[in-house]
Amino acid sequence: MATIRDVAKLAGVSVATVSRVINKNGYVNQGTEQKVRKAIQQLHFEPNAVARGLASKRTGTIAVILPDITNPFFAEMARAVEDEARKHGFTVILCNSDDQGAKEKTYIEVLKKKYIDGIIFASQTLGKEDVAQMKKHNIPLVVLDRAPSEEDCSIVRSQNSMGAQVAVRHLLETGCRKIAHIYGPQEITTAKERLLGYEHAVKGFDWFTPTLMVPGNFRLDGGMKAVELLLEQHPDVDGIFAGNDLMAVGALKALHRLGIRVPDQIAVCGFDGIYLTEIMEPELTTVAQPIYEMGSLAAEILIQKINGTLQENQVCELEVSLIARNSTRRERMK
Amino acid sequence: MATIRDVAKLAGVSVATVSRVINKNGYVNQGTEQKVRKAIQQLHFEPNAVARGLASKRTGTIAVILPDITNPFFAEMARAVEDEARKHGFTVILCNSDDQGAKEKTYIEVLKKKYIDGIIFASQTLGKEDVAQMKKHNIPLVVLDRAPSEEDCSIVRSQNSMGAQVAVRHLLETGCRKIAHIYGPQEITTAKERLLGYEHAVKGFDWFTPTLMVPGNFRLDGGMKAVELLLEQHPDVDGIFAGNDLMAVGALKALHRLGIRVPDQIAVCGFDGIYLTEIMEPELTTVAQPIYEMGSLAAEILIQKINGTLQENQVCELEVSLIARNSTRRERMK
DNA sequence: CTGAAAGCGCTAACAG
DNA sequence: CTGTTAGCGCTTTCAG
Repeated sequence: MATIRDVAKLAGVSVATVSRVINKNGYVNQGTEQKVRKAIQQLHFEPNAVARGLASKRTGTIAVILPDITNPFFAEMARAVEDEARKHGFTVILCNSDDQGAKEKTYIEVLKKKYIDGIIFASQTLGKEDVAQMKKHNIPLVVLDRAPSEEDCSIVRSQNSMGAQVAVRHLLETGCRKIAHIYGPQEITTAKERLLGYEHAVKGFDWFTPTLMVPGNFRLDGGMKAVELLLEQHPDVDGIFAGNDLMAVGALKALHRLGIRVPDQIAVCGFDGIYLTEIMEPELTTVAQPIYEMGSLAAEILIQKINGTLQENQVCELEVSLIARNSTRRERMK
Repeated sequence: MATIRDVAKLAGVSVATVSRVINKNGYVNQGTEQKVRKAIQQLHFEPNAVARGLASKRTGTIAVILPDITNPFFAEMARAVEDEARKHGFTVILCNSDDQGAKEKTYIEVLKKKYIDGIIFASQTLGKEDVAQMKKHNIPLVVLDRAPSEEDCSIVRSQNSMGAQVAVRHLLETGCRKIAHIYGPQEITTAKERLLGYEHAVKGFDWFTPTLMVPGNFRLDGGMKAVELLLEQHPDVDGIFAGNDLMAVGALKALHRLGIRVPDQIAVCGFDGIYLTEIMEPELTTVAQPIYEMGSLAAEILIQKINGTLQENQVCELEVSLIARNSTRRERMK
């Protein structure tokens, strides 16, 4: 555990000089630099990150706060964030919030104490106060996937309302004449936007009635329960657009248990594009977001902000794309 | 950003005293403690974790190194680790290694520099040198899921060989008379143990032949390819035991594409007990490990080691349990 | 281009 | 029970 002092001594220079060469800042004579590098090698010197953090207030660590890493959507995002972070020499702290404001706040407290360099927030919308506080403490923030566009921070999101409309249109095209929607928790922006998109797309049809919109929870079981509820009220539904893939998978499962054939009797379309959709039988049609790209873009923006390469807040809305698969491929279409 | 000095001044005591009350160590007079607490409140003082880390060499941070958070098995483990860590006031750094030794080593370097308090290793078996090095640097280590039992560190694992035998026996009981095995990468201990367990269970049968053991990669696509390969050589196979659930899912998928009915024509059994097995159609029989428990146990042991509550290395082998589902429920059994 | 020196904010002997 | 005082190992002015 050699220290910078040992290196300085061995190289016959001051610690300041050593610091300059390891940080590549300030002018250092070529010769001196060589001496220093040699000393570093000889002593197997590795700068101590904690000491560095204390002195510079930068720790090379970012945090990603998400609802639950067990959710494949967030796992993929987290993976992207970590990959991008590593590329830039940053390390990632994982925080599962379960969408509980309390946990989120606790984390933010802890992270501040740890001199975290920045935060990627993919959990429930954080309040304006939080954003303001982060800003005051001068800790960069980028919000991922779930954020109203008015917040004062960088945002990476995708076209939710539009995607929902695309989904509905697709279901109509495959021949559906009564399409229901399973929506996610309305505190979550994306869920709300998708619901709005659905409403917008269907409100002109005479078959539309508000009870075609049934609540879910963005989880598998929510999708299952929603289907049961839905079919009680509307046994004649022939298309379901779920607010996310997890619920679509749940719906598929429930339909299967009820002995209802997909897509013949009911077509199903999800939203997100997680890999699960490809695994299911039938494979699930979905409105795919570029999940990995969203994660790495968020990390990239964050790191640029940290490095000061980027000043203004970015608001990126990425494109979604419909991936048509067997869960909406009707007999008649073949 | 009040510092401990500000608090000391306001409370009219020394920084040492303040340090004592925030760390709850050493004796402090009740009255003084009250004064200090009051000062802390007034100033909204929050001890700086980095400074603390530098002075004490403990950062309240642990790392979990795993192959890929995108793999549901590891996501669940990571979740468990994080939950347990948070309970104890620790924070978790996420490291995806892709089972590449190089990445693992790089991480270990970085983590050392950051004064990480301990590491949970769920990635490819790390070499004895690594373990020794960790030990030298006095950084606690617990190896999760994938480790030979001879290493000099704490280990949390489950009964792989036994589980494999249970799987084979189960397949036999459901009426299979020619059972194949798709095994995982042999560098990975668990894969090897399961293969051995399979061999042990089947070697007495006259139908057994080595080509019934086909290689996979512990991933979905590996399971799919393995099935194709297998059926070319052994069209009469009527049972498949996959080395993990992901490959079992892949196998299911491939069989479905080939128009082979599961379980009627071929029964399939996986290993791990990830939630995916419940989602599939048919639901997948699997030898379940207590994944979450493994993660939290590992974290618990690690934290005890960090806190000095625990000295000796623990080697925990947890029980597996067969969960029989429709992928092995044969016609004849109904 | 280089060095001296003052911290960063806290912990932990050691003395009292 | 409490205060003094060294550091922890590095960064960063400020002179030179």
